[in-house]
Amino acid sequence: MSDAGRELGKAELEALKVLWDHGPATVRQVLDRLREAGRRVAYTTVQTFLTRLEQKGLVRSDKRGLAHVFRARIRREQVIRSRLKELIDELYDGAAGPLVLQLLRSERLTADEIDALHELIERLDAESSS
Amino acid sequence: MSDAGRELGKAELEALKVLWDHGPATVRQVLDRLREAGRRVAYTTVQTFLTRLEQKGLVRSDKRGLAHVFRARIRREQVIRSRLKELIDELYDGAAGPLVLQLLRSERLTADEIDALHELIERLDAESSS
DNA sequence: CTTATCCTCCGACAGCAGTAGTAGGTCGAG
DNA sequence: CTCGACCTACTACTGCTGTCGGAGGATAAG
Repeated sequence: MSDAGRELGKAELEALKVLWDHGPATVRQVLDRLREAGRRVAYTTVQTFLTRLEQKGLVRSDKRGLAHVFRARIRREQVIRSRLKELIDELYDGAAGPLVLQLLRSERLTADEIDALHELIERLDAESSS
Repeated sequence: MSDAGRELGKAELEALKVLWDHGPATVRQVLDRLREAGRRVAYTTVQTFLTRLEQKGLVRSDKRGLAHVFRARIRREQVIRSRLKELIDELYDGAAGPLVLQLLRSERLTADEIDALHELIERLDAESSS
């Protein structure tokens, strides 16, 4: 159930991301967004991505009208989650800690994010001491 | 330089992980470890992984003696780092924060890890306020 | 009605990763 | 010397992913 994320290529993910970022869209709209982002790819290529995503159950299409409208059926968080889980399992035998520390060490966070972290940590503290 | 991690399949990574976990090893030794971990795969398959890793520059082999001894040329942290960067770029346009929060929310950490987090957070606080 | 545009459907092809078989070399035991 | 156990090198096949092109249907404009 939770591996909903792998079996997802890099380019397919780009298309899915457009749906997350901008909501339901047609092939052409997704193509335009990708082009805006500097991606050079053919119309039919994008179409292939979307239909393959649909076959994988990660996207649903609305066949009303001339052009199909695609919308994501999976949330970004689910993909992140399974990707992270995979990474953790593959590289650290399931121990999440080292990964978190690595991530914190190597990435800059905004003040807001750090605040959110404070809160989370406190909650974790409370849990682990109860 | 920093994409040293993608262009690395799941199975190849498994072999690399054996080298990280147990140090330099021959094809047979890697095979045995994988078998112990429940992986059912042929000798020559493992050999292929190792030679491909070598071609990619991620592993180096010592050709003295009958059997070649392979050792990792890349550290686990580098792979993690590039994988995470990829994930962050692909899914959050480079903003690491949401990923960290997601990770913290979904994974249980040990008390020691939480301690380490405290320290890191404090350091981050200091940096961002200076 | 004809034409330019869009759109979908289908087929194709290349490259990489996973997987493995075979040929042929080497080395130690009998 | 010969056999069996190993090892490497080479070759190959399959499935998935990235990437398109062309055929043929609808539609809006002249």
